[in-house]
Amino acid sequence: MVENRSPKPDKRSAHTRELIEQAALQAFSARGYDGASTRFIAHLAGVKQQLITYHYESKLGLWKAAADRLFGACKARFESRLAGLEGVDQATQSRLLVREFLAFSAEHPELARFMGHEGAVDGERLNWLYQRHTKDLLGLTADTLCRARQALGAPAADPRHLTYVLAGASAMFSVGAEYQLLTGHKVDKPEVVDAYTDLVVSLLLPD
Amino acid sequence: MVENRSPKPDKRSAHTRELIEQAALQAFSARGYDGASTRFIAHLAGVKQQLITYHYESKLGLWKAAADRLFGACKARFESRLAGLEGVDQATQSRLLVREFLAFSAEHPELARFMGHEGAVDGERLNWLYQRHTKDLLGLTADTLCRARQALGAPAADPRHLTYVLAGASAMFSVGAEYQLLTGHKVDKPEVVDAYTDLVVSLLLPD
DNA sequence: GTCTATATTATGATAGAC
DNA sequence: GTCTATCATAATATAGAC
Repeated sequence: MVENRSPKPDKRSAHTRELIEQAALQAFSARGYDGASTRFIAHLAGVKQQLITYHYESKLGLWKAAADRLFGACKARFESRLAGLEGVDQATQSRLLVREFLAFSAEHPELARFMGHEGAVDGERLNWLYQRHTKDLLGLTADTLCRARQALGAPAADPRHLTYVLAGASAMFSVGAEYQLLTGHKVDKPEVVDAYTDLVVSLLLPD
Repeated sequence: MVENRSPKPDKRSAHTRELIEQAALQAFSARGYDGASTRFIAHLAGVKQQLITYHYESKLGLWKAAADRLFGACKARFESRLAGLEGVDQATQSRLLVREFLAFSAEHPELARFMGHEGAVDGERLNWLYQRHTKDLLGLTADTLCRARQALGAPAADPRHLTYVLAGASAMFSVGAEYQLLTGHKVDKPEVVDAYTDLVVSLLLPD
C-alpha cells in the first residue's frame, strides 16, 4: 500500500487519466470506436477496465476526453506557431502554418485516423466532433489556404476542396505501416517528413 | 420451401455471396475490421450470421473476399479505361487515369476507408493486402504520376509521395458525412466530383 | 445451402470491499 | 482512487436438422 500512495490524490488521478487518454487515442485511432474495447485500452494504460467507467462514466465519455486532448493539442500548436509570426507576410505565414500542420500530423498520426474514422458515418459522434472541433479546424485551414493562394496569385479554387487535399495529404503519416512496406522507410523520419512537406507546400502554395 | 428454391443451387449461392460481400464492404470500411461484427454484416445482407461461416469459414475469410472484390473492381476499371486510350499521348493518358481513379473513389468510398484502416497497423491483414493488391496499385499510380510529370515538365518529386497526395485526396469521398456538414452538399454530386477532380489534376499534373 | 440451437469467449457497465 | 467480483449482452464459431 505504501508504494501505491501518491503525494496527492489529485495528482495520482490526473496521471491515471493521462495514461488512459493516451492509450485511448492510440486504440481509437488504430481500430475505430467500436473496435477499440475499453479492456484493451485499460490494458495499454496498465490499469483495470473498471477505472475507465469510474473516470469517464462510459466508453463514449472516454472517447470525448481523448478527442478533446487530441484537438486541444492541435489547436495549441497552431496558436503557438501563429504567435511567433506577427508581422510576417500573409503568404509566408500560411506556408509556415501548413508546414506546422504537417509536422503535427507526422507527430500525431492519430489525428487523420480519428477524422477518417468518424467522418465516414453520420451519427452522434460525428456531430459532436464537428461542432466542437472539426468545424473550426477545417474553417481555419480553408481560410488560410485561400488567402495564401490569393496572395501568391495561384488559380482560385474551392477553399474546402483545398482543405481536403491538405487533410488527405496529411493522412500519409497515419498509414505508416503501409508506407514502410512500400518504401522501406519509416514515415516519421525527418527526411521523409521534410521532403513530403516541401512537396505538399509546393503543390498547394506554389511560387 | 417452394419460394426458397432457386433454378440453380450455384446461382443462389453466388447471389448470397454477393449480398454478403457487399454488406461486408460497407461494414468493414465504415467501422473497421474489429468494429464490424459478422452479425451486423449478416443483418445488412439479410441472412443469418452462420451463413458467413459456411461460405467463408471465418470472419477473416470474408474480409479477404470483400477486399478481393473491391480491389478487383478497381483494377478492372483501370484496365478498361486504359484499353480505350491506345495511341493517346502519355500526359493526356495519365490525366485521364487520375480522373478515372477519382471517379472510382467517388463511387466506391470504401476503397480509401479500407486502406486507411488497414494501413495504420502492421499485421497479418496489412501484409496480405499489400502483397495481393496495394503493392501493384500504389506502384502503378506512382509510375503513372511520375511519367506524366516528366512529360509535362513539372518539377521532379518522389513518386510515392505524389501517390500519397493523390490517395489522400481521394479520401475526401470517404468522409462524405463530414463533407456534408461542412458544405451542405453531398460529396458524390457530379458537380462536386468534377470540380474536385479538376482541382486535384491541376495540382498534381499542371499544364 | 440455409436454418436453429448452442458452446465459448469478450464486451460495457455495476456493486461493493479496501 | 483503485481493486475484485459479477451481470447481461454480444461476439465468433460449431453441431446438426431440414
